[in-house]
Amino acid sequence: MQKAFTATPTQIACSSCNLREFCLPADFTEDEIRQLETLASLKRAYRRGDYLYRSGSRFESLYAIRTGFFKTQVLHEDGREQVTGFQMPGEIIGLDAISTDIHTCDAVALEDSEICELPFNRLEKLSRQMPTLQRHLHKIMSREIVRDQGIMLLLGSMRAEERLAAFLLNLSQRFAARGYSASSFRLRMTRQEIGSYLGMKLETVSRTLSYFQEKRLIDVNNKSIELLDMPRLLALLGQQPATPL
Amino acid sequence: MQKAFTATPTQIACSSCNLREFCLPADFTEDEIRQLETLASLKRAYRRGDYLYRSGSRFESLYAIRTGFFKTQVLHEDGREQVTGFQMPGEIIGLDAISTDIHTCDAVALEDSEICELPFNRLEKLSRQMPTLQRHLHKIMSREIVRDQGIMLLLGSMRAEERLAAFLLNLSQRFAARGYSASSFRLRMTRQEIGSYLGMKLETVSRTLSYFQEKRLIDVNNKSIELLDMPRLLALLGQQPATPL
DNA sequence: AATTGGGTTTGATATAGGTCAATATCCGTG
DNA sequence: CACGGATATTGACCTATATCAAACCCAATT
Repeated sequence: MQKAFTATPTQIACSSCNLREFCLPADFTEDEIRQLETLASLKRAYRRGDYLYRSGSRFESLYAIRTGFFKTQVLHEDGREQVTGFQMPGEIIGLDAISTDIHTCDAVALEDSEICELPFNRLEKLSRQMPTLQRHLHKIMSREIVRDQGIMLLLGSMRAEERLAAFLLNLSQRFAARGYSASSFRLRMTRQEIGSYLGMKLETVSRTLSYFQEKRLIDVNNKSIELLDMPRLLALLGQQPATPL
Repeated sequence: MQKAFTATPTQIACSSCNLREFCLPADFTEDEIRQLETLASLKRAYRRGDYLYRSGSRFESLYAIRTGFFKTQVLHEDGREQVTGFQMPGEIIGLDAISTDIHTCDAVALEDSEICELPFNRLEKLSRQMPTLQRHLHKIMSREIVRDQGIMLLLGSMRAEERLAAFLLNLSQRFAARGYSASSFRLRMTRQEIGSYLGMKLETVSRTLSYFQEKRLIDVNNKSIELLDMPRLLALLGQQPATPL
């Protein structure tokens, strides 16, 4: 269970959030970046376990993750919580809420993290004058749709082994996209959280990881993972289209 | 298996697509609607089994469904096909492709249908001058995200019975929103397609429907369904939040 | 260094749902 | 109207994963 309160994050006046480096494609001009950075006025620090936002709270902003790791989750009324995603640096979080103005899930820091707040109404306004931004916003949203549908496919038609292989390869790819090692990384989440995300029990996650290890596909030691044989991991999925999970 | 070709749809000059009635919230002015209808210049008719678009094809437009029923599906390389959604009149289809410019799934008519084509780049352009439209577009996309995440929750944590109950109630709700009966409707899809969507085998769908019938929760006769006891169906889900599937 | 508690691994057993197979029913077509 | 292929139902059996339980590991704290 997570802490029951949301800490007030440290707010830091943010002269430059360095958005280009983290979240923007190359086709923005310097001037456009500058305008965006004026808008993205807040940089905030969160501690492990802090809530970035909560289900039911009013939607105000999107958040660009600068450092750290988050998970999003929904709480079912019976108390079970289900993870709907993991977010890493360079990714945008908060898209769930635009249609309703109310967040539909919690976002929780899995480790100490820094984010950059992007007030959505200002983003909307700016994007009217800036087609590049408009396009980018649409892409981000559509990408989230594709990601979610990728998980639907995963959950709907794959077995535990395949799901976990897909998950590891997806993490690998996202780490690589951020300049980290593709083959060796630390899991920030528990077996429980992985299982919740992939629709299986933590024991099954653990067993399957052990099985992968035994088969020399990966080397796993608690939270640290090394992918030893990506081709065979990929083969496990039957060459699924590489959907971004 | 579906037909292997995409029929050329009948194109009809469309003076009024009657968008308000089908897809727009009340806060559009008459003038705004007029502008939108100019843009939505094409009305097209599709026959059962026709493809509206295909995975891999270039993304050009969103489509507002006027009449009929569609499914979206992805084909896995091994030939299996998995349904990712069902779309009914008044709903928008084609959102999967904005981020990539390439469709990520097929859209197939489950019965003879009419759609209204909305060229996306014109939509983007218009939405820069029309904040109402911009907002609406964002809402539509975000709603799709919420829908997909609803299915993730379904697939990740619910059993066959619960999934099917959720599915039936969701259809019911969407029919009701369109002015049709909430308690009595025709399924346009096969057991196979339902199963594919809900991540279970057609036999399980059939068995579960029979079980619901036996328990007097529904009356089912092939494709026609009557919901006899919505409260108990709802109870089956343990009062899940009513996510739009 | 010892203690403690959350996280993880591993084993034994139970079960939901998958698989295979046999009818049965529906619907379009000649 | 009869035929044939697609769709649906039902049954018997099997397997992947859930469940329950015990031990183990490790990191933080005293």
